[in-house]
Amino acid sequence: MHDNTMQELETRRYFAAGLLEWYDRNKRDLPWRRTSDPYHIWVSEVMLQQTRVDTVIPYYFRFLEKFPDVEALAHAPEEEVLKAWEGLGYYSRARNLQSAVREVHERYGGTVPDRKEDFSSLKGVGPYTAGAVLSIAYNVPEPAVDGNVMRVLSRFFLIEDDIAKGPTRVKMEKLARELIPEGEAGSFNQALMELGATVCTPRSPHCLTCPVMERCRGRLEGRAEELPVKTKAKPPRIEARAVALIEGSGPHAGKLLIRRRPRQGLLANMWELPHIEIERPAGKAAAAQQGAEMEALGAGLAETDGVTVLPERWLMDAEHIFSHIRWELAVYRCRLDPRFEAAGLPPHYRWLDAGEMERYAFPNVFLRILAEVGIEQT
DNA sequence: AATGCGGGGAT
DNA sequence: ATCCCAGCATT
Repeated sequence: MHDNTMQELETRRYFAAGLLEWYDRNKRDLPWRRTSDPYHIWVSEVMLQQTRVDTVIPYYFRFLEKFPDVEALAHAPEEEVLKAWEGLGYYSRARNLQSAVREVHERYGGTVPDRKEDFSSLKGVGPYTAGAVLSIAYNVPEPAVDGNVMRVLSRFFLIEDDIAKGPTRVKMEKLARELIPEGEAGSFNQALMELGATVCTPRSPHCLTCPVMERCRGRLEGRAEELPVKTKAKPPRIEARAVALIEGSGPHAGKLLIRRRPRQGLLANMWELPHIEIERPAGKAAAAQQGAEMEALGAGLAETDGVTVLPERWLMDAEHIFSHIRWELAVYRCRLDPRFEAAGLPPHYRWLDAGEMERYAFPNVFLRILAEVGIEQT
């Protein structure tokens, strides 16, 4: 595999040249391919971590409209950045990006550094993002190995190492680095990813339209579809939760009670409807279960937040699947205890007016629930 | 090396 | 229902 015989070197040149020529003719017209601004390219690469192109495109435009340059993002309130990221997921990406951009603003005078040691040291910039931004923005000959690239390389060179393992990525990076044609780092890295995204797909790869099919060992040996080898992740754990939809009265009529999540951990700093984790035994009658859950919800919110509510009736169920947790939510309409209302709310609680949705960033699952009860952002 | 961290589209 | 996506940070 790593013997640099003349045959192997020739195959590598064939691979790189074939990919470059194909990319030049077939590349998609993507927004971040119409700019040479390193900051814009950087934003696109962070958004594209674990996220599909079609999902990213609208976020990319909105984000850069709000924060068009390093200066703008560096000076923005974190809440606005989080709101601009709302729905994209992995919210630490947004926080890390802003932190990194602030460092670029202060330490590098607003110019995205073009040296690997400098750029890689920034928050949220790992091996992939460093290689992608440096090669695409500055044509620095660094590899950019993501899931697409590992799939393409594992098939073409018939590499059977488990791509879920750390050392495999290092091995792929070494190979990818050696494949980069002189002066073509940006185009070559994008060509590799583009092939993985559009031709060398996880299932049913389109081998017959592949520019390098003639020497693809995976295809020639009939094993393209079984590559790459990857250990499968364990299923998410289930968490049952009871959610309180609390409508205000008097001065708070028409508003809903929301709370902010802790600054660390899952969905950090985002807003949500108050809820608690509950036991949900299987096989219990729905009515009895709902009664038990309403009682637990009242007691739970009193205990955890000191907020006293009176659950009245079941409203809807909702489900949300993270990569590691599966939330099964039951939403209950509640009244706030009038004696409590006079006492005042805990500091992380707010009354939400339907007209000020733009001030609070919610995880998608709560946006869906709010839409269901008639509160949507315009 | 293993785990935490969102959300959605393709099959 | 399953896979996996232009991954990174923390432990």
